[in-house]
Amino acid sequence: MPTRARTVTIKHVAAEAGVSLQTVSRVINDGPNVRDAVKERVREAITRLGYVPSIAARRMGGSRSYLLLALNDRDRTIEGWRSGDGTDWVDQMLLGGMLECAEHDYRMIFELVDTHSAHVEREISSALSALHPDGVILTPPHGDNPEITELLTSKGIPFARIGSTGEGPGFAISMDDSRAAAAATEHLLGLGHHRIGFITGSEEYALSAARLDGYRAAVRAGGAVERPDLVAPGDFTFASGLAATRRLLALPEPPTAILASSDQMALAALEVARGAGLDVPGDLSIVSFDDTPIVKFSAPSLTAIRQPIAAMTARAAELLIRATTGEAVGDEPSVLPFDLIVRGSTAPPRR
Amino acid sequence: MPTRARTVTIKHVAAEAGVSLQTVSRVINDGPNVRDAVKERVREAITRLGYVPSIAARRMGGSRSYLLLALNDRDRTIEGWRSGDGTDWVDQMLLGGMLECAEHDYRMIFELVDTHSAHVEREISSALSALHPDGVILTPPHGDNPEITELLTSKGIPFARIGSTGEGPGFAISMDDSRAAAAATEHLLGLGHHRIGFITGSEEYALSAARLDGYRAAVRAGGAVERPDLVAPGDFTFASGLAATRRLLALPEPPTAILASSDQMALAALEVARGAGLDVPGDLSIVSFDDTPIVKFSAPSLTAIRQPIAAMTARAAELLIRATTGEAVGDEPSVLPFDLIVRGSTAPPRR
DNA sequence: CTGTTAGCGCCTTCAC
DNA sequence: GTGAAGGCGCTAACAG
Repeated sequence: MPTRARTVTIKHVAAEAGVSLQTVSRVINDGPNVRDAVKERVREAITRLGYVPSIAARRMGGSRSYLLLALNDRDRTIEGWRSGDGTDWVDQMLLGGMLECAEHDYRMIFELVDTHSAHVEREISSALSALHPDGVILTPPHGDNPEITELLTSKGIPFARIGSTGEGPGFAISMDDSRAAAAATEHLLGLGHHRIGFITGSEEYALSAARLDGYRAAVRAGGAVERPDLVAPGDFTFASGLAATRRLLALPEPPTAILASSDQMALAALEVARGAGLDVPGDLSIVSFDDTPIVKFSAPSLTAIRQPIAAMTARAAELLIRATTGEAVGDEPSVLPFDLIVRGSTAPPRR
Repeated sequence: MPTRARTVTIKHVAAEAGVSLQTVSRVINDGPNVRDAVKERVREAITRLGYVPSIAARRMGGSRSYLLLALNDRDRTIEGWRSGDGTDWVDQMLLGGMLECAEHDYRMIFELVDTHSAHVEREISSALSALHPDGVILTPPHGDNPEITELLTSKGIPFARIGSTGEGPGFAISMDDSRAAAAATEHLLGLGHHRIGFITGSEEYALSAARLDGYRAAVRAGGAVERPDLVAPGDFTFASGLAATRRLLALPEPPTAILASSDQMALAALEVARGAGLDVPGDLSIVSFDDTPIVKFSAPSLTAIRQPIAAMTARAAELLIRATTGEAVGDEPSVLPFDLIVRGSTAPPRR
């Protein structure tokens, strides 16, 4: 009968290195007060035995949990997955978050929470009680939900708000949505457009207002037409994009370019334009506010603002881990750079 | 000064319900030997206090960890995320796996592992030691890597192999790749094609062989042309798809239809065809073997086999959880249904 | 610098 | 049916 493959614990390492259990603990936690020689001996024992501390036991010991919890909006996320519309928000989050966590020997656990639900608080409390994460990453619109931020604050759990710029507690991490919208608008102005339509995002997202502001500022600065009816309300969805675009194109003097606050709405604009017999970009230029995979594959492919989702999530993870480690971390908002990717959907207006 | 928001533990619940700590444990674990009245009382206390057991403490107590570990291929996954080519494998996995886990009060932790690396074993051992998951979900090609399956087996950790059909240990969960390839081929035969090209997947994946078999069987059964040069090697990548397609189209008697083992290769086939001045589907029909978002947005959109990734992952999670619970679970391979989605890239051949 | 002593929150085993 | 010990692997606090 083969030897039972028992788990290697700190005790085994201690015995192997001929030191106390506590010394081993000090070594793996980079604690002070261990002679280099001993440290070395312990390290060798660790390698030899292939010892890896149990995350659960570590937590129990009263230290960190080495876990970060990332919270996304349930409905929107599941809807995105179900529809298979190619949004890669989650992938980019994982890319940035997981890799950063891995660097620090942390794990990121991804979870879905319904912002609107009456029991947001209960849902999140449960997750916190069960997991005891060292930090929480909030993505839009959670970062702007006071129920959530207050809960976290009261529990004393560090958190980061992605896509959220408000002052408040927690690390605010965003790209400059206002500047991005302005940059997109300037791109259109530079091409010679004067009537530029704008489709807003859901009001629930703070960044929607920021984008609108940026658009307005650029329009004004560029001396283009400022008219309220050039701004049509949307909520990021394809359907809302259809409605908004129809509305814009039905104006007596319709815009020659449209800036949409999401990829789905931009795609919708493209569809409406096509249905109306308009050539894109000849008759109508379109700019998308997400550079998700699909906008590269539409015909024409869309000029788009690219959000640094991976970078924002990585930053969030980094800040949270540093905060937990006790490192001094400034709480100035992090504003990460965006990209304007010019593709085939924008060109000078015909008239 | 506000009351310090201490964590609610099983002790508090016990006190609140006026029972022993142990009785509470019995209730939350559906243990036997608790009077309904008491059980009720405890449940109420739990609700009132908002108690949720700590996953870490549970593990330490010697029971389950309520964690499932999902292992993906590192390079391929990161490459997919970086390129933003719209593959939604990971999303579909999360959709199926996380939701199923949530049902059972489990968590799925997603991790990347390099199959080729010399230290696969070490990497995985570390993750296991740190997390102590109750089960592991292996995605291609990990499920076919004996180093990994043997390690898991020797450690006695239940695991599921997605996209893997081999006998071996662990739950085999797959779609019928062979049947799917046959179905796609039959679809083309039905349209009147006689020379059907096939681009294989990487040999490292067991399913690549299965697909080839299905194609061959259907070609033979359909009385179509069986020729070795109608089969071109690929490795799932766009680049390999370009090469394979050029090779097929350069044949003296080129195929009138191509079945590609991945979306990227199908897209590559489309590009080569276009570059060669061929009309798709007029001159060349193309079928993709992944129904990722982008193949819906190509022009024309691609007819494709849709893998039930979410369903497979959900099944994996379910089986693993049941196995841990001690429920009897058969170990017959699970074969889940696929779909053939007919779109604009397939039509009868012109000649 | 290093070892010893208490727990962390829960579950298992054994009494009652 | 229920409760009382004991310990899981680790770390914090305190000795030496």
